Amino acid sequence: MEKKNSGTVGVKEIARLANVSIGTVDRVLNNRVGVSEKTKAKILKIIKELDYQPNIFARRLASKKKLRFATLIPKVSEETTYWEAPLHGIRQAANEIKDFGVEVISFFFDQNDKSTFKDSATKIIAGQFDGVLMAPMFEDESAVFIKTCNENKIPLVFINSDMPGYNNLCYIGPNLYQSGYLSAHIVNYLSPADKKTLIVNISKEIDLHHHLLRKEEGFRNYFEENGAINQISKIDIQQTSYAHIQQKLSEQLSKSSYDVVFVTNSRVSTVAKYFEEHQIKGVKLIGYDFLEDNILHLKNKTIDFLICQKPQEQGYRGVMSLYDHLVLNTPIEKEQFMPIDIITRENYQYYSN
Amino acid sequence: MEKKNSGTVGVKEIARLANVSIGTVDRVLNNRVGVSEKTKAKILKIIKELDYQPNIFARRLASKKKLRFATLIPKVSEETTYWEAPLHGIRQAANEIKDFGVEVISFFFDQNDKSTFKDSATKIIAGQFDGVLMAPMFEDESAVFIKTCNENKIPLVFINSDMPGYNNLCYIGPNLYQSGYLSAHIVNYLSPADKKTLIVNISKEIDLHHHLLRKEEGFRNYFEENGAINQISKIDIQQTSYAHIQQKLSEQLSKSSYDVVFVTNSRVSTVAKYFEEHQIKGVKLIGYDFLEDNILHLKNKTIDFLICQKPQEQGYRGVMSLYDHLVLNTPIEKEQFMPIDIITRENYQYYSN
DNA sequence: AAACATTTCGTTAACGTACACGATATATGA
DNA sequence: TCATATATCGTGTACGTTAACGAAATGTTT
Repeated sequence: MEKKNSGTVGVKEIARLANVSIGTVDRVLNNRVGVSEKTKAKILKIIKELDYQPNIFARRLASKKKLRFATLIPKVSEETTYWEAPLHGIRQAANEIKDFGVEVISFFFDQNDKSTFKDSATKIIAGQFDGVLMAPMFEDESAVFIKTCNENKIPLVFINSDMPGYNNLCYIGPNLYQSGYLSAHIVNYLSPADKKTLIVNISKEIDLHHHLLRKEEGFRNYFEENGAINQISKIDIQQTSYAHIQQKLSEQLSKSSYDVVFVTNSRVSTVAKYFEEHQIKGVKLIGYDFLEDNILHLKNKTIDFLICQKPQEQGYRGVMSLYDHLVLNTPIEKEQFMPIDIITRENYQYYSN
Repeated sequence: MEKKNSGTVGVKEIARLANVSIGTVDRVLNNRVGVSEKTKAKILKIIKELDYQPNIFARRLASKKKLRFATLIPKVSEETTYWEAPLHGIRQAANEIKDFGVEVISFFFDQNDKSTFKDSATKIIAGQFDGVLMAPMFEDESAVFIKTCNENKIPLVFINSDMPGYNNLCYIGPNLYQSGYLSAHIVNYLSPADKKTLIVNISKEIDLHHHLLRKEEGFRNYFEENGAINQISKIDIQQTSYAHIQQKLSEQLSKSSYDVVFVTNSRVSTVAKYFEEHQIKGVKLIGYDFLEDNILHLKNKTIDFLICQKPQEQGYRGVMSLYDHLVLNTPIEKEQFMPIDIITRENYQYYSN
């Protein structure tokens, strides 16, 4: 009858209904100490009944609480600019939530130097952060770091590559197997019907190599499952210098000629460079990632397709997941697979990372 | 000396520096009447010097001002469920900004009945809204509506299809020409090298037909510009019933056989249905939009590729643009082209509209 | 110059929450 | 029993902005 709450219910209304002061209501809301179990239950009941939603504006205005997130990803190197995009996404998210009292600090490591990973990890532990986003590239080192975070009850999100079996808040990144599978499908559409395909893995660190194998697996399985006739060769290149890649490719291509070359990561631009310098034409080239170098060769028509998985959004959603979890208390999806985008020279200009 | 402002500057600090009260500062901030030009200039100068950013939380807490947006898009019909997605995006945005005091009300019209468009438009004008999002499908009727909005200084955003030459806040949607061009590129990759292609336009209203022609133009121009040999036929179907489409397709396919069929809109599922019922195999089929029916045929392997342009995001970004403009005062990009996404049976499960 | 209208400006109470502080009530110890 | 510690709770102020209200200054009309 006398329900005259003018649209919004607040602590005041709750306090009135529970015959307590707003201070007490505030205590149970922020589950602080100093309130008896009995009244706590009573207030909780009313809160649930009213479906009370705290006013985030009033909360932010009155609160001086601050959260601090750390991010740990590879630094952008001369070898690849891939990690610019996730960093950009991280910064974008950081900018959006800085008014809500959270500060994001970025740490980096060298993909070719595990010790730099450990150094940054140590700094993060010492820094007493409230949440961490990381790219778990080195298995052993990451495992140690994850364990420490778990002990300190620091929520962790993984981006770009997963580490199944560990206790993390969520994973945001590609489904590697499926992206290889898709690549195979595209290859399958390319003429001629009976193709000779070369898979090229270029990666120095053995830990990273691991991910490439998942893509290769998806790639091969497509042809098996679809009974398509196809001859697949493969070459592993464990030195990332152009000279070395050049030599390896020359060796391989002297043995046989191919209709399609599938490079399992963003290093595809190096292969494209080789093709151009050696005047190799008519070979379809497929690779990964929306990088400036790659796009250049896409325009050149040396590269035919690029697969991309929204690296920027990975960074963005990664810190947003921490925010949603820690501030908004919303449930987080454990595995967030990125779309598998196909980039050609007709649609790259509209692509958003 | 007594500068004790802890980090943030607010109206209080501005008022102190300008030797006025916070009330006066508030007046110039919200450019209300009742303040002399002289003091207004003085305050404005200080605001600029301090690079004052109002606290959005305090603002929202104290303000009871409300904004109202109207959206005007086709209703979802039995013919096509395409417009579910934009509506979903609109609702998502509405939900995100409702705490910021903006209410979004959706109006609809029937794509096959211009009078319903006029009815809804009239209601919107009568409703005194602060911003409008619309899909300007009917040229003449839209022009009238746009004119009225302009006179009332109501910002307008267009989604899904543009009306160049009119005064709108922004356009959010596909670049139709380019998406046709991309489709042609995909077709060009499909074996055999010398293909016979059929373009299928299915649309009742002549106004809508217009958009399909842009895609067709892009499609044709690809082959011209790239000097690829290709025989392109075309068929216009102006009745959307299955019986009629079936008849038209049968006529066309009896005259000649084709390697590739390109349907210029989401009606591609109807053609797929025809293919299945008539046991037509080996014809590559390309069409538009991530609709349940289409995906079904994609899985069936009847449809080979779908082009999609993030309809949900169009709705989302549409109302967000109004919000950014009206509330945050941020500059808005006039033309926001959506990415041109390629959907296959390998990546559809990860697609986000 | 009185009376009134208008412009310009200051004061103050909200908005809903956080949190320090102080006030009770209850439990514990001697 | 009294005193002291502890658990429980209420009060008040602050956060930065909005907007209603009214005061003061200025302008206008007789």
